[in-house]
Amino acid sequence: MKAIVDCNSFYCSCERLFRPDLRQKPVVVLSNNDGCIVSRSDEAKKLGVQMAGPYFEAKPLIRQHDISVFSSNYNLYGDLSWRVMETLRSLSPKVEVYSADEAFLDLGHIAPDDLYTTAMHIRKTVEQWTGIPVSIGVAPTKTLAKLANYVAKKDKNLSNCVKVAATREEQIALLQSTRVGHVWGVGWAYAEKLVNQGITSAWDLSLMREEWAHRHLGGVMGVRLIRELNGIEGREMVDPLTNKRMIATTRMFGQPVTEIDDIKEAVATYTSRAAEKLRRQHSAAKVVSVFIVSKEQDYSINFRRGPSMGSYTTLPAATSVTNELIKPAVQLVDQLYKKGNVYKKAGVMLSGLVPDSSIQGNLFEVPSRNGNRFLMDVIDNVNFSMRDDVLKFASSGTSRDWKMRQELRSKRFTTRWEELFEVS
DNA sequence: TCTGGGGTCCTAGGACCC
DNA sequence: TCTGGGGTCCTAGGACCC
Repeated sequence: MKAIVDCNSFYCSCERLFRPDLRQKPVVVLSNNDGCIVSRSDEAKKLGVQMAGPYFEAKPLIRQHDISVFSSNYNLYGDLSWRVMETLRSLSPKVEVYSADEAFLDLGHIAPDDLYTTAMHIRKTVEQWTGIPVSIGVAPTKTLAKLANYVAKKDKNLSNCVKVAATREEQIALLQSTRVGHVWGVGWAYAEKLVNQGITSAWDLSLMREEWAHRHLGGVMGVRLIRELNGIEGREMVDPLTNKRMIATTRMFGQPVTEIDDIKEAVATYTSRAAEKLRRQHSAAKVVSVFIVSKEQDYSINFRRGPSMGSYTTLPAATSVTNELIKPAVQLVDQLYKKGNVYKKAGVMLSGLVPDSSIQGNLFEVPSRNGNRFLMDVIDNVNFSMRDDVLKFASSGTSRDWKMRQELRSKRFTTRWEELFEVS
């Protein structure tokens, strides 16, 4: 059996933790740059605030109902996420952290009759130790567990935020009561296709043949999906030590940018950030990609899609040293930038990742490498202990016209001394 | 005019997730 | 006026190899 533990309205719950006056009140949290709404409390959902909708569109509704609004505070959410995951690790031998607010647990060692009490115990412990409310779905496969969790969340009073679907009868009831679009792995495009063919419930989908799924739902992924719905495992637990295969840092600018130097500063800064993530997982990158998005590019159709102005460089040898990555990244900006264009976004991606212990030596390389790695360690240590970019490369600049807007951010209560929560 | 079989690697792009 | 950021996996098709 697998469990999915999912924090309820995670970012909103984090904000409320330090604002008890906002319990039972409508709260929303905005994306970077205060662009759109990425988390809503139940109260805000009931008032009709749409997920991922633009902030400016929701503003009238927000004012009308006096909904509390926060810019995203990733220092706070990151720290609380870590606390939740540590709690789960103390409660279960096998935990796979799936995202900041979700984790899969292997409950294979729990007797079927004890699943519900175990899940309730986990839910209560997490809430008591961290202050974050969670919902839990339990079933033989990850996809069914997600489905159970979806149902548990829909009516929290009825379910106590826990839903166990251990028997086939329970699973069938679950499948029959859920629309196909809510199945994990069925997105917007597939849902439309399926409904057009008369496949409207998760149950309908589970009855489809594997050959059919292979043809219509993305090959082997579709086959796995059907199997998972029928209780046959197609997605196993992922080893928590698995490294990422790609690392990206991308941002909208706080305001449109026209000068190439500003873009280079932004790209250098993003590269530093990406390189830190790279070193944290002890990897080195062989490929550096950069993209810039101009203001004119139409976001209305494909606005979450990749950029159209991108290019990449393959390095002679994989590296995790920031300045060795910044240099090619900034050169790519020279290639991509067109004078006269107004830009609104840029991004850096590192791929071709290898373990940094296995970096191939280069015969012609200057022997400064060890010194560089040492320098990187020092920078990472200082920046981490200060929880800020105290040390950075000059190419990252100091002006930062392009820096993002965060006008409504709460304090970093748990990671900064000077912002600690005060009780008077 | 005739024109194999089998394989690998790479990239672009589509779909999905939170 | 104002629409996030960071990932995953898979497939098709081209280049290239023997």
